Amino acid sequence: MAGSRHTAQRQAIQSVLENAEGPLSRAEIFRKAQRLKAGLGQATVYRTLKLLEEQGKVRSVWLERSEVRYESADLGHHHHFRCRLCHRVFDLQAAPQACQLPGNQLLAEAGFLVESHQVTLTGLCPLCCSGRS
Amino acid sequence: MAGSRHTAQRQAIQSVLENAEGPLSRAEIFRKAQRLKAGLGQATVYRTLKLLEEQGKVRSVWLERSEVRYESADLGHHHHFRCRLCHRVFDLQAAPQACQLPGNQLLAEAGFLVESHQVTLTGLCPLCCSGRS
DNA sequence: CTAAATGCAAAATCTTTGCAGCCTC
DNA sequence: GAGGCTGCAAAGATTTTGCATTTAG
Repeated sequence: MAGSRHTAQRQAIQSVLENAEGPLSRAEIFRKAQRLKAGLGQATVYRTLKLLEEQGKVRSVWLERSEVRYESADLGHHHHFRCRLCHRVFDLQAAPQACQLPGNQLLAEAGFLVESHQVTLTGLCPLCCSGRS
Repeated sequence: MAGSRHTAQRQAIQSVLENAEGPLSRAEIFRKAQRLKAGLGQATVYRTLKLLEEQGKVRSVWLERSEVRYESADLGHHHHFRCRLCHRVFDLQAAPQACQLPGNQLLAEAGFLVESHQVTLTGLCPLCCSGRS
């Protein structure tokens, strides 16, 4: 990783991710970051997200059909809840020791080395659950 | 669901999914289904997968950056393990009662209705784990 | 027969890349 | 200054769509 310069564009994108309520799509990141840095180009968003992901500063998660979302790696481990109706995505704070997923023991015996995991719940959020249309 | 005719193309695609070892990418489905039905077109695969998913006969899962994979819904609930090196995807059979994910109780109290969930483990499969480079 | 389903190819999207100028370090 | 970064626009991929034709029911 020869150089990694500090530019206004990267600053804007990182800032957007750090202040997000949940993982954001590329389009959302582009829109929000453009408000922080006028003239920001799409290509820069693609390039920067790829870079940040390689540097481990950003994680990508896959919550719905062909849509990648990104989140700051600073957030620590957590799971996601996605509302089937309004499509909003919520971060769920999980107690670290709560992540003893079933089967880990068996997997280890079978020779698998589990390094990380991703859990996504789907259903209805409080708003959609009560105020149903 | 007005009509849903039984055609050789759909039969081929469903057959491929039912006999899969793990979730398949669109390209894999296309390739395999073409062997069962010569002349099958890409567009038909797109249209059929979308239809089957809406009918609940097929599920889609998101295991890596911008790649959707599909699996037959007949397989029942299970989780996935994806190898970081060889990228193979394994189905993990989970005991139903083992899927009491932590936090469900809290979520219910907060007004969330959890309908389904997806768990993906990542790491090294037995082969990549032993024969490490 | 009738209308759903298909294949083809064009259209619409989405993502990556080449390049000249700009801006950190 | 030198080389990484950026925006732009062109090039590449990927996915969807229009339409004439085929085919299940």
